[in-house]
Amino acid sequence: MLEITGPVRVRFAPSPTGYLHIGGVRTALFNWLFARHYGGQFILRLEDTDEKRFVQGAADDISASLRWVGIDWDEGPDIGGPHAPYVQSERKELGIYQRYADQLVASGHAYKCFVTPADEEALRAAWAARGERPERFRFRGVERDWTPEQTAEAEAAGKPFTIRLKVPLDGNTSFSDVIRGGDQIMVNHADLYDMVLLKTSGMPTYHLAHLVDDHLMQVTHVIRGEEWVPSAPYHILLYQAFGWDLPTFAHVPNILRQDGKGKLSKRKDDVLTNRFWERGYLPDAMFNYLALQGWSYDGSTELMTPAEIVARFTIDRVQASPARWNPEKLLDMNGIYIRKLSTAQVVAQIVPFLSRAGLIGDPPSAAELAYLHQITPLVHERLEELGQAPAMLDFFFRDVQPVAEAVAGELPTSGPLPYAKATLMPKKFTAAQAHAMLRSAHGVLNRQQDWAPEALEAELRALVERLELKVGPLFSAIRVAVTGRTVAPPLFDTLSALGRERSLARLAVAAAALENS
RNA sequence: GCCCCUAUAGUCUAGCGGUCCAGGACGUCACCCUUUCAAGGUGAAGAUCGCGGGUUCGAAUCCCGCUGGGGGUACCA
Repeated sequence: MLEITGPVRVRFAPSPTGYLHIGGVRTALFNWLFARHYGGQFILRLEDTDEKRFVQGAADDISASLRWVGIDWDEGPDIGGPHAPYVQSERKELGIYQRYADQLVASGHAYKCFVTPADEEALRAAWAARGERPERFRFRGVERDWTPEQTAEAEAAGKPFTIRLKVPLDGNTSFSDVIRGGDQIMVNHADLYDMVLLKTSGMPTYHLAHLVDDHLMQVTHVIRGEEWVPSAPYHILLYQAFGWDLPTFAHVPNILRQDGKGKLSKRKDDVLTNRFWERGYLPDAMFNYLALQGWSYDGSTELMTPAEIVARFTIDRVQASPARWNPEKLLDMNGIYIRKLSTAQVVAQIVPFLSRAGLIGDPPSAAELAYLHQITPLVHERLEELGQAPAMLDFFFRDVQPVAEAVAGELPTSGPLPYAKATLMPKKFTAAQAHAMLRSAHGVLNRQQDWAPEALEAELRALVERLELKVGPLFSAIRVAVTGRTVAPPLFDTLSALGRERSLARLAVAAAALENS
Protein backbone atom coordinates (compact mmCIF):
# COMPACT_ATOMS: atom_id res chain seq x y z
CA MET A 1 0.00 0.00 0.00
CA LEU A 2 1.25 3.39 -1.00
CA GLU A 3 1.67 5.63 2.00
CA ILE A 4 0.27 9.11 1.50
CA THR A 5 1.44 11.45 4.24
CA GLY A 6 1.10 15.07 3.20
CA PRO A 7 -1.28 16.95 0.92
CA VAL A 8 -1.24 15.75 -2.68
CA ARG A 9 -1.13 17.80 -5.84
CA VAL A 10 -1.37 16.27 -9.28
CA ARG A 11 -1.87 17.55 -12.79
CA PHE A 12 -3.01 16.58 -16.23
CA ALA A 13 -0.89 18.37 -18.78
CA PRO A 14 -2.03 17.70 -22.33
CA SER A 15 -0.53 19.19 -25.39
CA PRO A 16 -3.09 20.97 -27.61
CA THR A 17 -1.94 19.18 -30.74
CA GLY A 18 -5.31 17.59 -31.44
CA TYR A 19 -8.62 16.61 -29.95
CA LEU A 20 -8.58 14.60 -26.77
CA HIS A 21 -9.10 10.91 -27.17
CA ILE A 22 -10.36 8.49 -24.61
CA GLY A 23 -6.88 7.41 -23.53
CA GLY A 24 -6.07 10.96 -22.52
CA VAL A 25 -9.29 11.21 -20.57
CA ARG A 26 -8.38 8.01 -18.74
CA THR A 27 -4.99 9.42 -17.71
CA ALA A 28 -6.69 12.61 -16.56
CA LEU A 29 -9.27 10.56 -14.71
CA PHE A 30 -6.67 8.65 -12.71
CA ASN A 31 -5.03 11.93 -11.70
CA TRP A 32 -8.37 13.41 -10.76
CA LEU A 33 -9.45 10.33 -8.79
CA PHE A 34 -6.17 10.36 -6.93
CA ALA A 35 -6.57 14.04 -6.03
CA ARG A 36 -10.19 13.67 -4.97
CA HIS A 37 -9.56 10.49 -3.00
CA TYR A 38 -6.86 12.13 -0.91
CA GLY A 39 -8.49 15.55 -0.78
CA GLY A 40 -5.72 17.17 -2.80
CA GLN A 41 -5.65 19.45 -5.81
CA PHE A 42 -5.96 18.59 -9.47
CA ILE A 43 -4.33 21.01 -11.88
CA LEU A 44 -4.93 21.38 -15.60
CA ARG A 45 -1.94 22.74 -17.49
CA LEU A 46 -1.53 23.27 -21.21
CA GLU A 47 1.80 22.16 -22.64
CA ASP A 48 1.90 24.04 -25.91
CA THR A 49 5.64 24.14 -26.39
CA ASP A 50 5.42 22.52 -29.80
CA GLU A 51 5.05 25.52 -32.08
CA LYS A 52 4.67 23.35 -35.15
CA ARG A 53 1.87 21.04 -34.12
CA PHE A 54 -0.47 23.45 -32.37
CA VAL A 55 -4.08 22.86 -33.34
CA GLN A 56 -6.62 25.66 -33.08
CA GLY A 57 -9.56 24.69 -30.91
CA ALA A 58 -7.80 21.75 -29.30
CA ALA A 59 -7.55 23.43 -25.92
CA ASP A 60 -11.30 24.05 -25.80
CA ASP A 61 -11.97 20.50 -26.86
CA ILE A 62 -9.76 19.20 -24.07
CA SER A 63 -11.65 21.23 -21.46
CA ALA A 64 -15.02 20.23 -22.86
CA SER A 65 -14.08 16.56 -22.97
CA LEU A 66 -12.89 16.53 -19.37
CA ARG A 67 -15.93 18.41 -18.11
CA TRP A 68 -18.21 16.04 -19.98
CA VAL A 69 -17.07 12.99 -18.02
CA GLY A 70 -17.20 14.95 -14.81
CA ILE A 71 -13.59 15.95 -14.29
CA ASP A 72 -13.10 19.44 -12.87
CA TRP A 73 -9.90 21.19 -11.90
CA ASP A 74 -8.80 23.37 -9.02
CA GLU A 75 -6.28 25.38 -11.00
CA GLY A 76 -6.05 25.79 -14.72
CA PRO A 77 -5.83 28.05 -17.78
CA ASP A 78 -9.43 29.20 -17.60
CA ILE A 79 -9.75 29.62 -13.83
CA GLY A 80 -6.23 30.63 -12.88
CA GLY A 81 -4.72 29.81 -9.51
CA PRO A 82 -1.79 30.57 -7.26
CA HIS A 83 0.75 29.48 -9.87
CA ALA A 84 -0.75 31.16 -12.93
CA PRO A 85 -0.36 31.21 -15.81
CA TYR A 86 -1.14 27.56 -16.61
CA VAL A 87 -0.23 27.73 -20.27
CA GLN A 88 3.41 27.03 -21.02
CA SER A 89 3.76 29.40 -23.95
CA GLU A 90 2.68 32.19 -21.59
CA ARG A 91 5.11 31.01 -18.95
CA LYS A 92 7.84 31.00 -21.56
CA GLU A 93 7.10 34.67 -22.26
CA LEU A 94 7.73 35.29 -18.58
CA GLY A 95 11.23 33.90 -18.99
CA ILE A 96 10.68 31.11 -16.49
CA TYR A 97 12.28 28.30 -18.48
CA GLN A 98 15.15 30.42 -19.74
CA ARG A 99 16.02 31.26 -16.17
CA TYR A 100 16.18 27.63 -15.09
CA ALA A 101 18.04 26.56 -18.21
CA ASP A 102 20.63 29.26 -17.51
CA GLN A 103 20.90 28.04 -13.96
CA LEU A 104 21.76 24.58 -15.21
CA VAL A 105 24.38 25.95 -17.58
CA ALA A 106 25.89 27.97 -14.76
CA SER A 107 26.05 24.92 -12.50
CA GLY A 108 27.64 22.83 -15.23
CA HIS A 109 24.70 20.42 -15.62
CA ALA A 110 23.82 21.69 -19.07
CA TYR A 111 25.65 23.40 -21.90
CA LYS A 112 25.05 25.58 -24.91
CA CYS A 113 25.26 23.48 -28.05
CA PHE A 114 25.83 24.98 -31.48
CA VAL A 115 25.25 21.78 -33.44
CA THR A 116 22.55 22.16 -36.08
CA PRO A 117 20.28 19.33 -37.18
CA ALA A 118 22.38 19.04 -40.34
CA ASP A 119 25.55 18.83 -38.24
CA GLU A 120 23.98 16.09 -36.20
CA GLU A 121 23.23 14.10 -39.34
CA ALA A 122 26.85 14.41 -40.29
CA LEU A 123 27.91 13.22 -36.86
CA ARG A 124 25.73 10.15 -37.17
CA ALA A 125 27.14 9.43 -40.60
CA ALA A 126 30.68 9.80 -39.32
CA TRP A 127 29.88 7.47 -36.44
CA ALA A 128 28.68 4.80 -38.83
CA ALA A 129 31.61 5.37 -41.17
CA ARG A 130 33.89 4.63 -38.26
CA GLY A 131 32.36 1.16 -38.15
CA GLU A 132 30.23 1.82 -35.08
CA ARG A 133 26.71 0.44 -34.97
CA PRO A 134 24.27 3.21 -35.98
CA GLU A 135 21.76 2.32 -33.28
CA ARG A 136 24.41 2.82 -30.63
CA PHE A 137 24.83 6.49 -31.51
CA ARG A 138 24.17 8.72 -28.53
CA PHE A 139 24.44 12.41 -29.10
CA ARG A 140 27.08 14.16 -27.02
CA GLY A 141 27.94 17.72 -28.02
CA VAL A 142 31.61 18.63 -28.25
CA GLU A 143 30.62 21.77 -26.34
CA ARG A 144 30.36 19.68 -23.17
CA ASP A 145 34.03 20.27 -22.67
CA TRP A 146 34.32 23.78 -24.01
CA THR A 147 35.71 26.54 -21.90
CA PRO A 148 33.43 29.48 -21.11
CA GLU A 149 35.57 31.50 -23.53
CA GLN A 150 34.95 29.12 -26.42
CA THR A 151 31.21 29.23 -25.77
CA ALA A 152 31.20 33.00 -25.48
CA GLU A 153 33.06 33.28 -28.75
CA ALA A 154 30.58 31.12 -30.64
CA GLU A 155 27.70 32.97 -29.09
CA ALA A 156 29.23 36.33 -30.01
CA ALA A 157 29.45 35.12 -33.59
CA GLY A 158 25.66 34.96 -33.53
CA LYS A 159 25.41 31.20 -33.94
CA PRO A 160 22.05 29.77 -32.87
CA PHE A 161 22.25 27.29 -30.03
CA THR A 162 20.24 24.91 -27.94
CA ILE A 163 20.79 24.18 -24.28
CA ARG A 164 21.37 20.51 -23.71
CA LEU A 165 21.50 18.36 -20.62
CA LYS A 166 25.03 17.19 -19.85
CA VAL A 167 24.34 13.53 -19.17
CA PRO A 168 27.13 11.73 -17.27
CA LEU A 169 29.18 9.49 -19.57
CA ASP A 170 28.99 6.48 -17.30
CA GLY A 171 27.23 5.18 -14.24
CA ASN A 172 23.47 4.83 -14.07
CA THR A 173 20.29 6.37 -12.79
CA SER A 174 17.36 4.58 -11.27
CA PHE A 175 13.93 5.47 -10.01
CA SER A 176 10.87 3.73 -8.67
CA ASP A 177 7.33 3.64 -9.90
CA VAL A 178 4.39 2.89 -7.62
CA ILE A 179 2.46 1.12 -10.35
CA ARG A 180 5.39 -1.11 -11.18
CA GLY A 181 5.50 -2.41 -7.65
CA GLY A 182 7.92 0.22 -6.46
CA ASP A 183 10.76 -1.63 -8.18
CA GLN A 184 13.82 0.29 -9.15
CA ILE A 185 14.00 0.91 -12.88
CA MET A 186 17.65 1.32 -13.75
CA VAL A 187 19.11 2.85 -16.90
CA ASN A 188 22.75 3.16 -17.88
CA HIS A 189 23.91 6.64 -18.77
CA ALA A 190 25.61 5.15 -21.81
CA ASP A 191 22.11 4.52 -23.20
CA LEU A 192 21.13 8.16 -22.75
CA TYR A 193 22.00 11.18 -24.86
CA ASP A 194 22.38 14.89 -24.25
CA MET A 195 18.81 15.88 -24.81
CA VAL A 196 17.71 19.37 -25.75
CA LEU A 197 16.23 21.35 -22.88
CA LEU A 198 15.81 24.69 -24.60
CA LYS A 199 15.30 24.92 -28.35
CA THR A 200 17.05 27.50 -30.54
CA SER A 201 13.75 29.40 -30.49
CA GLY A 202 14.08 29.80 -26.73
CA MET A 203 11.08 27.53 -26.25
CA PRO A 204 11.66 24.75 -23.73
CA THR A 205 11.13 21.12 -24.62
CA TYR A 206 8.64 19.06 -22.67
CA HIS A 207 11.40 17.65 -20.50
CA LEU A 208 12.48 21.00 -19.09
CA ALA A 209 9.10 22.70 -19.10
CA HIS A 210 7.00 20.07 -17.37
CA LEU A 211 9.64 19.52 -14.73
CA VAL A 212 10.12 23.18 -13.88
CA ASP A 213 6.35 23.65 -13.75
CA ASP A 214 5.76 20.56 -11.65
CA HIS A 215 8.30 21.86 -9.19
CA LEU A 216 6.99 25.40 -9.14
CA MET A 217 3.39 24.18 -8.87
CA GLN A 218 4.40 21.82 -6.06
CA VAL A 219 3.19 18.69 -7.79
CA THR A 220 3.70 15.75 -5.45
CA HIS A 221 2.74 12.84 -7.71
CA VAL A 222 3.48 12.56 -11.39
CA ILE A 223 0.78 10.31 -12.85
CA ARG A 224 1.25 10.08 -16.59
CA GLY A 225 1.21 7.65 -19.51
CA GLU A 226 3.73 4.84 -19.69
CA GLU A 227 5.25 6.29 -22.84
CA TRP A 228 7.18 8.52 -20.43
CA VAL A 229 8.98 5.70 -18.66
CA PRO A 230 12.00 5.78 -20.99
CA SER A 231 12.54 9.49 -20.44
CA ALA A 232 12.08 9.37 -16.68
CA PRO A 233 15.85 8.90 -16.10
CA TYR A 234 16.47 12.26 -17.77
CA HIS A 235 13.93 13.77 -15.45
CA ILE A 236 15.63 12.24 -12.41
CA LEU A 237 18.92 13.71 -13.61
CA LEU A 238 17.26 17.09 -13.91
CA TYR A 239 15.74 16.99 -10.44
CA GLN A 240 19.15 16.10 -9.08
CA ALA A 241 20.83 18.87 -11.07
CA PHE A 242 18.40 21.40 -9.65
CA GLY A 243 18.70 19.92 -6.20
CA TRP A 244 14.93 19.45 -5.97
CA ASP A 245 12.96 16.71 -4.22
CA LEU A 246 11.64 13.99 -6.48
CA PRO A 247 7.90 13.59 -6.90
CA THR A 248 6.41 10.10 -6.72
CA PHE A 249 6.10 8.55 -10.17
CA ALA A 250 3.17 6.50 -11.41
CA HIS A 251 3.22 5.56 -15.08
CA VAL A 252 -0.23 4.35 -16.06
CA PRO A 253 -0.54 1.75 -18.80
CA ASN A 254 -1.68 2.71 -22.26
CA ILE A 255 -4.99 1.68 -23.71
CA LEU A 256 -4.30 -0.46 -26.73
CA ARG A 257 -6.31 -0.59 -29.91
CA GLN A 258 -9.08 -3.15 -30.12
CA ASP A 259 -6.95 -5.40 -32.30
CA GLY A 260 -4.06 -4.99 -29.90
CA LYS A 261 -1.81 -3.53 -32.56
CA GLY A 262 -0.45 -0.44 -30.89
CA LYS A 263 -1.94 2.22 -28.68
CA LEU A 264 -5.12 4.07 -29.48
CA SER A 265 -4.79 6.56 -32.26
CA LYS A 266 -6.99 9.51 -33.01
CA ARG A 267 -6.98 8.85 -36.69
CA LYS A 268 -7.45 5.11 -36.90
CA ASP A 269 -9.80 4.52 -34.00
CA ASP A 270 -13.15 6.04 -33.30
CA VAL A 271 -12.10 7.25 -29.87
CA LEU A 272 -12.27 11.03 -29.90
CA THR A 273 -14.11 11.92 -26.72
CA ASN A 274 -16.64 14.15 -28.45
CA ARG A 275 -17.76 11.19 -30.55
CA PHE A 276 -19.18 9.60 -27.44
CA TRP A 277 -21.51 12.36 -26.45
CA GLU A 278 -22.51 12.68 -30.08
CA ARG A 279 -23.52 9.03 -30.10
CA GLY A 280 -25.35 9.21 -26.81
CA TYR A 281 -23.08 7.84 -24.15
CA LEU A 282 -23.80 8.83 -20.58
CA PRO A 283 -20.91 10.54 -18.76
CA ASP A 284 -21.24 8.30 -15.72
CA ALA A 285 -21.11 5.19 -17.89
CA MET A 286 -17.97 6.45 -19.57
CA PHE A 287 -16.51 7.41 -16.21
CA ASN A 288 -17.21 3.94 -14.85
CA TYR A 289 -15.84 2.16 -17.91
CA LEU A 290 -12.71 4.28 -18.09
CA ALA A 291 -11.96 3.81 -14.39
CA LEU A 292 -11.98 0.07 -15.03
CA GLN A 293 -9.45 0.34 -17.85
CA GLY A 294 -6.39 -0.55 -15.84
CA TRP A 295 -7.89 -0.22 -12.37
CA SER A 296 -10.12 -2.50 -10.38
CA TYR A 297 -11.68 -2.33 -6.95
CA ASP A 298 -12.04 -5.94 -5.91
CA GLY A 299 -12.33 -7.96 -9.08
CA SER A 300 -16.08 -8.38 -8.91
CA THR A 301 -17.61 -4.95 -8.29
CA GLU A 302 -17.94 -3.15 -11.59
CA LEU A 303 -20.89 -0.79 -11.42
CA MET A 304 -19.89 2.17 -9.31
CA THR A 305 -20.89 5.80 -9.13
CA PRO A 306 -18.17 8.45 -9.49
CA ALA A 307 -18.40 9.06 -5.74
CA GLU A 308 -17.88 5.37 -5.00
CA ILE A 309 -14.91 5.23 -7.33
CA VAL A 310 -13.37 8.29 -5.69
CA ALA A 311 -13.79 6.65 -2.30
CA ARG A 312 -12.21 3.40 -3.49
CA PHE A 313 -9.49 4.56 -5.86
CA THR A 314 -5.89 3.91 -4.93
CA ILE A 315 -3.04 4.15 -7.36
CA ASP A 316 -1.39 0.91 -6.29
CA ARG A 317 -4.38 -0.99 -7.64
CA VAL A 318 -3.67 0.30 -11.11
CA GLN A 319 -2.50 -2.40 -13.49
CA ALA A 320 1.01 -2.24 -14.92
CA SER A 321 0.14 -3.94 -18.19
CA PRO A 322 -1.81 -2.23 -20.97
CA ALA A 323 -5.57 -2.61 -21.26
CA ARG A 324 -7.31 -3.07 -24.55
CA TRP A 325 -10.06 -0.84 -25.87
CA ASN A 326 -13.33 -2.75 -25.67
CA PRO A 327 -16.26 -0.84 -27.18
CA GLU A 328 -18.66 -3.75 -26.59
CA LYS A 329 -18.09 -3.60 -22.87
CA LEU A 330 -18.60 0.17 -22.91
CA LEU A 331 -21.82 -0.29 -24.90
CA ASP A 332 -23.09 -2.83 -22.42
CA MET A 333 -22.31 -0.53 -19.54
CA ASN A 334 -23.98 2.41 -21.24
CA GLY A 335 -27.11 0.29 -21.69
CA ILE A 336 -27.09 -0.48 -17.98
CA TYR A 337 -26.81 3.21 -17.13
CA ILE A 338 -29.58 4.13 -19.56
CA ARG A 339 -31.87 1.53 -17.99
CA LYS A 340 -31.31 3.12 -14.59
CA LEU A 341 -32.73 6.42 -15.85
CA SER A 342 -36.37 7.44 -15.33
CA THR A 343 -38.65 7.97 -18.32
CA ALA A 344 -38.41 11.73 -17.85
CA GLN A 345 -34.61 11.54 -17.86
CA VAL A 346 -34.51 9.44 -21.00
CA VAL A 347 -36.90 11.81 -22.73
CA ALA A 348 -34.70 14.75 -21.82
CA GLN A 349 -31.64 12.87 -23.11
CA ILE A 350 -33.10 11.78 -26.44
CA VAL A 351 -34.85 15.03 -27.37
CA PRO A 352 -31.73 16.53 -29.00
CA PHE A 353 -31.23 13.40 -31.10
CA LEU A 354 -34.84 13.40 -32.25
CA SER A 355 -34.74 17.11 -33.04
CA ARG A 356 -31.58 16.70 -35.06
CA ALA A 357 -33.21 13.84 -36.98
CA GLY A 358 -36.10 16.16 -37.80
CA LEU A 359 -38.67 13.96 -36.04
CA ILE A 360 -39.68 16.66 -33.58
CA GLY A 361 -39.25 20.40 -33.38
CA ASP A 362 -36.28 22.18 -31.89
CA PRO A 363 -37.36 22.93 -29.25
CA PRO A 364 -40.10 20.32 -29.16
CA SER A 365 -43.71 21.36 -28.61
CA ALA A 366 -45.59 20.45 -25.45
CA ALA A 367 -47.60 17.91 -27.43
CA GLU A 368 -44.44 16.30 -28.78
CA LEU A 369 -43.00 16.05 -25.29
CA ALA A 370 -46.19 14.52 -23.95
CA TYR A 371 -46.19 11.99 -26.78
CA LEU A 372 -42.53 11.20 -26.08
CA HIS A 373 -43.37 10.42 -22.48
CA GLN A 374 -45.91 7.95 -23.80
CA ILE A 375 -43.67 6.14 -26.30
CA THR A 376 -40.26 6.32 -24.62
CA PRO A 377 -40.99 3.44 -22.21
CA LEU A 378 -41.48 1.22 -25.26
CA VAL A 379 -37.83 1.58 -26.28
CA HIS A 380 -36.17 2.56 -23.01
CA GLU A 381 -34.65 -0.79 -22.11
CA ARG A 382 -33.74 -1.44 -25.73
CA LEU A 383 -31.46 1.58 -25.98
CA GLU A 384 -27.73 1.09 -25.61
CA GLU A 385 -26.77 4.41 -27.21
CA LEU A 386 -29.16 7.34 -26.91
CA GLY A 387 -28.38 8.10 -30.54
CA GLN A 388 -30.29 4.96 -31.50
CA ALA A 389 -33.55 6.59 -30.38
CA PRO A 390 -34.48 8.23 -33.70
CA ALA A 391 -34.14 4.97 -35.61
CA MET A 392 -36.27 3.18 -33.02
CA LEU A 393 -39.00 5.80 -32.80
CA ASP A 394 -39.19 7.31 -36.25
CA PHE A 395 -42.36 5.46 -37.32
CA PHE A 396 -44.27 7.15 -34.51
CA PHE A 397 -43.59 10.47 -36.17
CA ARG A 398 -43.54 9.58 -39.84
CA ASP A 399 -45.83 7.48 -41.98
CA VAL A 400 -44.61 4.20 -43.42
CA GLN A 401 -44.94 3.14 -47.04
CA PRO A 402 -44.66 -0.35 -48.55
CA VAL A 403 -42.50 -0.38 -51.68
CA ALA A 404 -41.61 -3.08 -54.16
CA GLU A 405 -37.92 -3.24 -53.40
CA ALA A 406 -36.00 -2.81 -50.20
CA VAL A 407 -34.27 0.55 -49.94
CA ALA A 408 -30.54 0.26 -49.81
CA GLY A 409 -28.48 2.66 -47.74
CA GLU A 410 -29.78 5.82 -46.14
CA LEU A 411 -33.47 6.30 -45.61
CA PRO A 412 -35.06 9.43 -47.06
CA THR A 413 -35.06 12.32 -44.59
CA SER A 414 -38.62 13.35 -45.30
CA GLY A 415 -41.86 11.83 -46.51
CA PRO A 416 -43.04 8.34 -45.59
CA LEU A 417 -40.51 5.73 -44.46
CA PRO A 418 -40.31 3.06 -47.15
CA TYR A 419 -40.21 -0.64 -46.34
CA ALA A 420 -40.08 -3.67 -48.62
CA LYS A 421 -43.57 -5.11 -48.92
CA ALA A 422 -42.09 -8.60 -48.99
CA THR A 423 -41.47 -8.22 -45.25
CA LEU A 424 -45.23 -8.16 -44.74
CA MET A 425 -45.28 -11.86 -45.55
CA PRO A 426 -44.36 -13.98 -42.53
CA LYS A 427 -42.03 -16.89 -43.16
CA LYS A 428 -43.73 -19.66 -45.13
CA PHE A 429 -46.75 -17.47 -45.93
CA THR A 430 -47.76 -16.31 -49.37
CA ALA A 431 -48.71 -12.79 -50.31
CA ALA A 432 -52.36 -13.88 -50.60
CA GLN A 433 -52.30 -15.36 -47.11
CA ALA A 434 -50.64 -12.25 -45.69
CA HIS A 435 -53.19 -10.13 -47.47
CA ALA A 436 -56.02 -12.13 -45.93
CA MET A 437 -54.50 -11.81 -42.47
CA LEU A 438 -54.15 -8.06 -42.75
CA ARG A 439 -57.69 -7.70 -44.06
CA SER A 440 -59.00 -9.71 -41.12
CA ALA A 441 -56.95 -7.71 -38.65
CA HIS A 442 -58.18 -4.51 -40.16
CA GLY A 443 -61.76 -5.75 -39.98
CA VAL A 444 -61.49 -6.68 -36.33
CA LEU A 445 -59.74 -3.49 -35.30
CA ASN A 446 -62.07 -1.34 -37.34
CA ARG A 447 -64.92 -2.48 -35.08
CA GLN A 448 -62.77 -1.86 -32.01
CA GLN A 449 -63.34 1.34 -30.06
CA ASP A 450 -61.36 0.65 -26.88
CA TRP A 451 -57.77 1.31 -27.98
CA ALA A 452 -56.02 0.30 -24.80
CA PRO A 453 -53.19 -2.24 -25.31
CA GLU A 454 -55.02 -4.91 -23.27
CA ALA A 455 -58.20 -4.61 -25.30
CA LEU A 456 -56.27 -4.75 -28.58
CA GLU A 457 -54.41 -7.81 -27.42
CA ALA A 458 -57.62 -9.61 -26.44
CA GLU A 459 -59.21 -8.95 -29.82
CA LEU A 460 -56.19 -9.96 -31.87
CA ARG A 461 -55.64 -13.12 -29.85
CA ALA A 462 -59.25 -14.04 -30.47
CA LEU A 463 -58.62 -13.49 -34.17
CA VAL A 464 -55.66 -15.85 -34.06
CA GLU A 465 -57.98 -18.51 -32.64
CA ARG A 466 -60.64 -17.93 -35.25
CA LEU A 467 -58.16 -18.07 -38.14
CA GLU A 468 -56.51 -21.12 -36.62
CA LEU A 469 -53.14 -19.46 -36.87
CA LYS A 470 -50.26 -19.07 -34.52
CA VAL A 471 -49.67 -15.72 -32.94
CA GLY A 472 -46.28 -15.28 -34.57
CA PRO A 473 -47.27 -14.89 -38.22
CA LEU A 474 -50.30 -12.71 -37.61
CA PHE A 475 -48.60 -10.38 -35.19
CA SER A 476 -45.58 -10.22 -37.43
CA ALA A 477 -47.63 -9.11 -40.43
CA ILE A 478 -49.39 -6.47 -38.36
CA ARG A 479 -46.12 -5.30 -36.88
CA VAL A 480 -44.57 -4.71 -40.27
CA ALA A 481 -47.71 -3.06 -41.62
CA VAL A 482 -47.84 -0.64 -38.75
CA THR A 483 -44.15 0.04 -38.08
CA GLY A 484 -42.55 -0.76 -41.41
CA ARG A 485 -40.09 -3.09 -39.76
CA THR A 486 -39.75 -6.64 -38.52
CA VAL A 487 -38.10 -5.60 -35.28
CA ALA A 488 -40.09 -3.12 -33.25
CA PRO A 489 -41.35 -2.38 -29.73
CA PRO A 490 -44.14 -4.54 -28.26
CA LEU A 491 -47.04 -4.66 -30.69
CA PHE A 492 -50.09 -3.71 -28.62
CA ASP A 493 -48.38 -0.83 -26.88
CA THR A 494 -47.22 0.34 -30.28
CA LEU A 495 -50.71 0.16 -31.81
CA SER A 496 -52.14 1.92 -28.82
CA ALA A 497 -49.55 4.70 -28.90
CA LEU A 498 -49.91 5.08 -32.64
CA GLY A 499 -53.67 5.60 -32.23
CA ARG A 500 -56.71 4.17 -33.93
CA GLU A 501 -56.72 6.22 -37.10
CA ARG A 502 -53.09 5.80 -38.02
CA SER A 503 -53.03 2.11 -37.16
CA LEU A 504 -56.06 1.36 -39.33
CA ALA A 505 -54.76 3.47 -42.18
CA ARG A 506 -51.41 1.68 -42.20
CA LEU A 507 -53.09 -1.73 -42.10
CA ALA A 508 -55.25 -0.75 -45.05
CA VAL A 509 -52.28 0.53 -47.04
CA ALA A 510 -50.33 -2.65 -46.35
CA ALA A 511 -53.22 -4.88 -47.30
CA ALA A 512 -53.74 -2.93 -50.52
CA ALA A 513 -50.08 -3.29 -51.38
CA LEU A 514 -50.46 -7.07 -51.30
CA GLU A 515 -53.77 -7.05 -53.18
CA ASN A 516 -52.59 -8.07 -56.62
CA SER A 517 -49.23 -9.60 -55.98
C1' G B 1 18.54 -3.09 -34.14
C1' C B 2 19.21 -0.92 -29.21
C1' C B 3 16.96 0.58 -24.38
C1' C B 4 12.76 0.23 -21.03
C1' C B 5 8.05 -1.81 -19.43
C1' U B 6 4.85 -5.98 -19.49
C1' A B 7 2.56 -11.31 -19.60
C1' U B 8 -4.23 -15.25 -15.72
C1' A B 9 -9.90 -17.62 -21.13
C1' G B 10 -11.31 -13.78 -27.58
C1' U B 11 -11.43 -9.08 -24.13
C1' C B 12 -11.27 -6.41 -19.12
C1' U B 13 -9.80 -8.30 -14.61
C1' A B 14 -9.54 -11.00 -9.11
C1' G B 15 -5.49 -13.49 -7.16
C1' C B 16 0.17 -10.88 -3.43
C1' G B 17 3.46 -18.92 -1.26
C1' G B 18 -1.02 -23.53 0.88
C1' U B 19 -8.35 -22.21 1.50
C1' C B 20 -7.28 -21.84 -6.73
C1' C B 21 -7.80 -28.93 -10.61
C1' A B 22 -8.18 -20.33 -10.62
C1' G B 23 -13.35 -16.10 -8.93
C1' G B 24 -16.24 -11.87 -11.43
C1' A B 25 -17.61 -9.11 -15.99
C1' C B 26 -18.02 -8.32 -21.54
C1' G B 27 -18.53 -11.33 -25.71
C1' U B 28 -20.21 -16.43 -27.47
C1' C B 29 -23.75 -20.61 -27.12
C1' A B 30 -28.17 -23.12 -24.98
C1' C B 31 -32.62 -23.06 -22.27
C1' C B 32 -36.66 -20.24 -19.68
C1' C B 33 -39.83 -15.93 -20.34
C1' U B 34 -42.05 -14.21 -24.96
C1' U B 35 -45.89 -11.33 -30.68
C1' U B 36 -40.39 -9.60 -33.06
C1' C B 37 -36.09 -7.41 -30.81
C1' A B 38 -34.22 -6.31 -26.30
C1' A B 39 -34.25 -6.63 -21.04
C1' G B 40 -34.50 -10.33 -17.14
C1' G B 41 -33.63 -15.48 -15.26
C1' U B 42 -30.89 -20.22 -15.49
C1' G B 43 -26.92 -22.77 -17.37
C1' A B 44 -22.70 -24.05 -20.63
C1' A B 45 -18.33 -23.76 -23.41
C1' G B 46 -13.77 -21.12 -22.98
C1' A B 47 -7.26 -20.50 -18.99
C1' U B 48 -2.12 -27.13 -19.27
C1' C B 49 -2.20 -19.20 -15.01
C1' G B 50 2.87 -17.65 -22.47
C1' C B 51 7.18 -21.43 -22.53
C1' G B 52 11.56 -23.53 -20.01
C1' G B 53 14.45 -23.76 -15.81
C1' G B 54 15.15 -22.89 -10.68
C1' U B 55 13.90 -21.62 -5.05
C1' U B 56 10.42 -24.12 -1.60
C1' C B 57 7.49 -29.50 1.94
C1' G B 58 4.28 -26.55 -1.43
C1' A B 59 4.23 -21.42 -6.96
C1' A B 60 -0.57 -18.34 -11.04
C1' U B 61 1.93 -16.07 -6.87
C1' C B 62 9.40 -15.50 -5.64
C1' C B 63 14.12 -15.72 -9.02
C1' C B 64 16.52 -16.46 -13.96
C1' G B 65 16.29 -17.30 -19.24
C1' C B 66 13.38 -17.49 -23.65
C1' U B 67 9.22 -16.04 -26.38
C1' G B 68 5.03 -12.84 -27.25
C1' G B 69 2.97 -7.88 -26.61
C1' G B 70 3.60 -2.65 -25.73
C1' G B 71 6.44 1.77 -25.35
C1' G B 72 10.79 4.71 -26.35
C1' U B 73 14.71 5.68 -29.62
C1' A B 74 13.14 14.12 -32.24
C1' C B 75 15.20 21.34 -31.34
C1' C B 76 6.89 16.12 -30.66
C1' A B 77 4.51 15.74 -26.39
